[in-house]
Amino acid sequence: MAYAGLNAERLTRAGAELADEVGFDQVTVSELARRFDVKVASLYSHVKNSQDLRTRIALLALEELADRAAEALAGRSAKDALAALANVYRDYAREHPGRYAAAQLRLDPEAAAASAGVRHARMTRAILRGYDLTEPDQTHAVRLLGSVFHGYVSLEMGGGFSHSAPDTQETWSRILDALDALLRNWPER
Amino acid sequence: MAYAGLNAERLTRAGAELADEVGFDQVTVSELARRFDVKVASLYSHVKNSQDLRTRIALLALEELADRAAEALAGRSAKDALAALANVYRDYAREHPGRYAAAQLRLDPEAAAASAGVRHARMTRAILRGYDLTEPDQTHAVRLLGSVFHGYVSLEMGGGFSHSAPDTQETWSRILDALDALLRNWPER
DNA sequence: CTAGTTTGCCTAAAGGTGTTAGGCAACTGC
DNA sequence: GCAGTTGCCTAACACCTTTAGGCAAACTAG
Repeated sequence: MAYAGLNAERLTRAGAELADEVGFDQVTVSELARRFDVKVASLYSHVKNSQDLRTRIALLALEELADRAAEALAGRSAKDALAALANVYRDYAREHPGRYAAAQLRLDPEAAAASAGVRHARMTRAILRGYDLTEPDQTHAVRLLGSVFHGYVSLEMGGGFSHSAPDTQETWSRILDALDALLRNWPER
Repeated sequence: MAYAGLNAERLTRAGAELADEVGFDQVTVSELARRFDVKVASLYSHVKNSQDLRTRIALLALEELADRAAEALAGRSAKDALAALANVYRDYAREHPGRYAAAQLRLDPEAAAASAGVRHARMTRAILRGYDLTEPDQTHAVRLLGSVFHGYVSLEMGGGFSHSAPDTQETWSRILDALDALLRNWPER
């Protein structure tokens, strides 16, 4: 068979698309090979193994997400920034469910430290500059925001809110209001 | 081989233990057969297929979790109840990570409606009786609590908070304080 | 108590995924 | 043009899933 022009980056991108189509845990080296019209073993020159492929997809998703977040945060502060960041996560998860799932992959510490995960943490912290929080409350608040964003998005995507009445969009916006109010009025110990 | 005394319930329980040991997505019919010292095909008389087994484990986890929650909520209200329910989720996830992951499995609508998931929703709503919220804010608040609990627990288990300074226990308790404050002072539209 | 039925686990087999080892042909640099 | 490298291939093995059909133990009825 002729040269298919495989390389780690193309495989990762195709893997990300595959994840969005069939779900991250259905991403398989075999299916990827099929899409490139290439034998399975050929992929192993470019990617260490299945786990390596998944990790690359996860890192890609984290990067994309961080890029979107950085752009959304530019020029905004306080509640404006809070809503912008929150919407980046939610919209990304809706547009790219497989990639979003990938971004949740547990990375080993070194990989995590080198990933865009640290940018995410920094950006969340940056939002809090618009509120009057000092350490360690700032860290507590960062963790709260991360929990709410991730928790809400993952429950909404999982259909957890689908059978009940009020619009999820309405809930989302009320939750952002509530978080804003909470951060402006953070309870002291 | 002699009778091993297999049935769906024993398989489900063993599957749940296996999940806690090796992770929910590593739960395999083959490994389960090995543990019962039985051939793989034998399991298929008791369980429809691998997906069916996973679903049963998920339902078991949801039940266990709901039972714990019900017990924890008895006789408590307001912040006391809030913290009790939150701790049930967190503790369960720590004691039974595989089961907790299983509880997150996406169920088809009929299965979900018949599951203990509805008890969870009711209990979360019950907590809000201790606060002064009317519909639709009550539903928004239910969703917020679900998001925070699930989001925090899943980030903490995934190691998302492990490389930073303040104790996660401290953060957890401050987040519960913050949620209590927020519910007591829910922002009107 | 025995004959028929059911139950419970088995063997066999086929298909899919993951992974490694080794081969051959096309491209690259000198 | 030749040597080395690159890029994809075939072959083979291990493991998981699932279905089909068999056999013997255990139950049930008369």
